[in-house]
Amino acid sequence: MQNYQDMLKSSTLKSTPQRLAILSTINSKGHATIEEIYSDIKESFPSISLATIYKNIASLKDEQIVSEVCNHDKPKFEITKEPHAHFICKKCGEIEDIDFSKAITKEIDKRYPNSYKELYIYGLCSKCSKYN
Amino acid sequence: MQNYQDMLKSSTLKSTPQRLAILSTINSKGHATIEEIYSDIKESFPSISLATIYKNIASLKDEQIVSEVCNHDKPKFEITKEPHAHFICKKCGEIEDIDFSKAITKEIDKRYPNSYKELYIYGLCSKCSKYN
DNA sequence: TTCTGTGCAAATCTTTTGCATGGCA
DNA sequence: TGCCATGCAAAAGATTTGCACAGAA
Repeated sequence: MQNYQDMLKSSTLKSTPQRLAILSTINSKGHATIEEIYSDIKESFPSISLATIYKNIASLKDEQIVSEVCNHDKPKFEITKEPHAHFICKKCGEIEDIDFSKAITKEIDKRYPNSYKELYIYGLCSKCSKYN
Repeated sequence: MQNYQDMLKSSTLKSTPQRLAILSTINSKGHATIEEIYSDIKESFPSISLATIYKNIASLKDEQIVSEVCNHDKPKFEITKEPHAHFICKKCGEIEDIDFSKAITKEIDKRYPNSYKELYIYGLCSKCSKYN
């Protein structure tokens, strides 16, 4: 895996401290909302503007460097990786990446070739199910 | 299948002309955004307010009479039915209901019992793929 | 110098809330 | 009468836009 600087350079986007900060925040959280990214970066980078986050998330999505995860709530963003499924906790909203099983992937590809798939599984995460 | 009036009566919600109109609009479109529901109903019901649509969609969701379909864009709503997957056209945004295969359902239930699943498949719908 | 990216402020859109009114049990 | 639902208007929140400035190629 290349580093973020290289990923940006091989896209149409320039590498800037703000963009690197956005990517590293998303990476360290796994999945983050705009607001989370903003407040996280603001600590080490007080002058950053919310508009910069919005603009950059839009361009990073265009370049497919980050992807949006749809969770019926605030959209969250992740670094684009191999297609995978998401387990979303319906209590706390935490998102975990899980693997598509081969069976599922094959099944879908057979019926819908050339399609992009997203699978969401909603349940209680291990933390939340402890208190239930 | 019972009619909407009965569905409402067996919930905590009263049956009102506005609610019936919302349900029948969603039903006839299959999947509709707030804006689509609003402008559709406004024709036959000019005095209806957007706030009424928002409030009712929220309560109808609480009662699980309608469900939200996550499509990375404007949320769309459908009448709640058996769990099923969605095919979303990445060009025009149209949503089609498709069946979960038994294989997929079983596979997921084995690994994630008591979970609710959503499967989205993104591709080009038949209309859009004609012009591609 | 030129171009892209940034940050601020304003503008726009979307959604929610408060409140007075209306209608039904 | 007592509720709940509606519609309006205002408020709040989220996102986008315009513009001037800064920094890197």
